[in-house]
Amino acid sequence: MARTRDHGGRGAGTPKRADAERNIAAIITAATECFARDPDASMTTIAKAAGLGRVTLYAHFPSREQLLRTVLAETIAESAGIIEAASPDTGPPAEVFAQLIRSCWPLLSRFGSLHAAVQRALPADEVRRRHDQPLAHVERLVARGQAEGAFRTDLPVEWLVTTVYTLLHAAADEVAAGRLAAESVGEILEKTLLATLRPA
Amino acid sequence: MARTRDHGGRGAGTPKRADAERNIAAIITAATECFARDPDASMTTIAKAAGLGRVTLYAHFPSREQLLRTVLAETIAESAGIIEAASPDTGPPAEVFAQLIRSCWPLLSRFGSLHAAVQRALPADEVRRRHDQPLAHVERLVARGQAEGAFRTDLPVEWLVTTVYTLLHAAADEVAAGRLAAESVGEILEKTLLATLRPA
DNA sequence: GAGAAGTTGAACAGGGGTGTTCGACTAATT
DNA sequence: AATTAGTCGAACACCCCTGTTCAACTTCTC
Repeated sequence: MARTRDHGGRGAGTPKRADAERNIAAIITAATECFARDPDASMTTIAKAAGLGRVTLYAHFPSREQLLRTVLAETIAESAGIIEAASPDTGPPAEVFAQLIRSCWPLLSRFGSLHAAVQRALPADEVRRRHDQPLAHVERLVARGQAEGAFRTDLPVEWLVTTVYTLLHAAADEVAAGRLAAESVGEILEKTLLATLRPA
Repeated sequence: MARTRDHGGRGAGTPKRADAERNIAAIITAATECFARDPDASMTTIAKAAGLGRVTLYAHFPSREQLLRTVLAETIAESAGIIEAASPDTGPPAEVFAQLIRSCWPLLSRFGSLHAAVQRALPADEVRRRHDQPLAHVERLVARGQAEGAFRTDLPVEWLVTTVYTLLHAAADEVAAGRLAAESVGEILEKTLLATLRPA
């Protein structure tokens, strides 16, 4: 049922009507906000937030799960863009990495409880797999850092990437919970992760 | 398991019958296993696993949520015991910490998807709050390390504790997902966390 | 052994979300 | 203007799980 295509221009499969296209965008926006606010947001809530009927929702997304997947894909793509832009293949790895963290964590924190929503409705391994694309950039940077002697090599790259991924999300959660001031997170994350990556 | 009294704790008022006490224990055991296997385990499944009727389950636990809370409390208490035993108030902080990690992560990994179950059914802030007790021991150790100059002081203790908590769970997840070999985790966690704690 | 405490299956009430269908309506495309 | 795609509300059929009640039955306890 690959009927719903596509938001972002590409994929000119079946030409959609302008209002449909507009509504799909509205749904994704509304859903993102709803999930960010409440991990258990229902289709009814989302439809209302988008200013549409629930039926229209189902006309575009066959299930809540699919909608959630789309939202996740959208936000991950956004992150991936930022990460890619901030991780060139040249320059001192540590500094590049620091910049990378600082530029991408605000995005994460803006998504609020979306991550929780995803964790609740989707199997853990799928969630992780969907992060592969942006994490690949991180992995490349880390690997380069290792090769250049800037990062430690006594830990597997995959684990270091997992550490980055995990702590980034953890920091966002801490901010959401009010246990961490938003303006201090950049520095804290940078220090923490660079310490993890630095050679012993 | 210090499960002599009723789990309400409210007075020893009405002593429970032996078989009831036995069944409660069976329920908690079964529930722990079920949740470790499937984060969405239903009451029916758990009852069957405990070899009891579903009604009996509700006779002892008013709701699935309460049962989950009890299971969580039980496992956290177990962890807390291990952590406490492994974090004396004397000795080189780094070494004590290393030992602490090595002794408590296997437990975490044994709980499998219980953590996921908890995250799905309970609000995030409650989950975190319920970890306060064991984390307090970690916090004390970290604080001592800072005071003795063994650990870095340019990051808040709370964040360092969060880092420990988060990476411990992350490592368990990685093992469960088959992305990390169980036997290597101890070393990896130790290296990672000590690097995070070490002064710059 | 008697009576209380506990267990059991079946059966029900119920909710709350999900996903679907309908016919009527409205807006876009040509 | 005609055609077509899209929208809407309401109502439906769930469907699975939750939580409850019942009357019989079993096991403990004294």
